[in-house]
Amino acid sequence: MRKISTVNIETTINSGQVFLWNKIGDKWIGVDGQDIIILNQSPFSARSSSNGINNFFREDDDLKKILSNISRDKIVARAVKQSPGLRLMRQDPFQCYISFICSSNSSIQNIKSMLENLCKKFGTRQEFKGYELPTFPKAEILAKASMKDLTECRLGFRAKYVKEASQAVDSGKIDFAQLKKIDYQTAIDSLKNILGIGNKVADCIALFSLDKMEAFPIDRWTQRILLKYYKKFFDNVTEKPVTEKKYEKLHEEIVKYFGPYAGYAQQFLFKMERDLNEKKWL
DNA sequence: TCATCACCTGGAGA
DNA sequence: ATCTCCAGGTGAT
Repeated sequence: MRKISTVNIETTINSGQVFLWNKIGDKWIGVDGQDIIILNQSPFSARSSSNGINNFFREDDDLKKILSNISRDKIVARAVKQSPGLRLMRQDPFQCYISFICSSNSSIQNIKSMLENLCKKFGTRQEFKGYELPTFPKAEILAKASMKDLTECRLGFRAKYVKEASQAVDSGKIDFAQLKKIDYQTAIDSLKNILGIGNKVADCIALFSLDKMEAFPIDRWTQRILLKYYKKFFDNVTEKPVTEKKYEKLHEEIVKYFGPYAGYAQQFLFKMERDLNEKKWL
């Protein structure tokens, strides 16, 4: 029986889940939907402008059980041991959805810049404990945004995706509350009907905002990890780009191997490999 | 079902 | 200076 470490804020923010966070002094200030959140490591505190910060770090998960469940080999065990304070975050679904639509074929700094631009142009300025910043735009606002305004946010070819995706939410075609209730595969299929959302982006949205812990986003880094440590375990992993069908087959193998909390395993593995390559996030 | 290719943009390296 | 390549993929042939 192992003692579970407390949340490590910096580790968690720098693990590839979120973009709109900045360290100011010894605090982390971030945007989550219509909330501004202030995080302090020591003494630990998490305050939200709307007092709606419930289980932002998934405190309701049985972490002890999950960590023991995913530690099926030395690789994951090492990854967990290396970043015991790493947590999955429960993000605002709409922000998460737009964030990862923007992430396609882009770089961290670029993605962050796009999202900041969206907040500045379409968000609502809010003040909280002496910090003032714009929150994330609401779906109805982005749904009505002009292509000119969206393009000015430097979204590039993603401008159209963001608009259509926002319209889908505004019209109710995409209903996050509903997606949270239904099973993983049905939620993924629904998300993939949206232009700009493929398997990887759908998995990110599902894992980081829809409580789908069997989601296991496979990006370039994950692919490298699988190739490096798990080549023998999975038939469908190659160095070639992951096509849609390959992705689905690979995901099946992955869930069979890592189990229902595969998403947690992905997060620890991802963090381990990023650190190994000295890649920073925010 | 699979292989190619283009794609906005910004930064890094040749 | 200019070019090429790449970055947490996806969509269209």
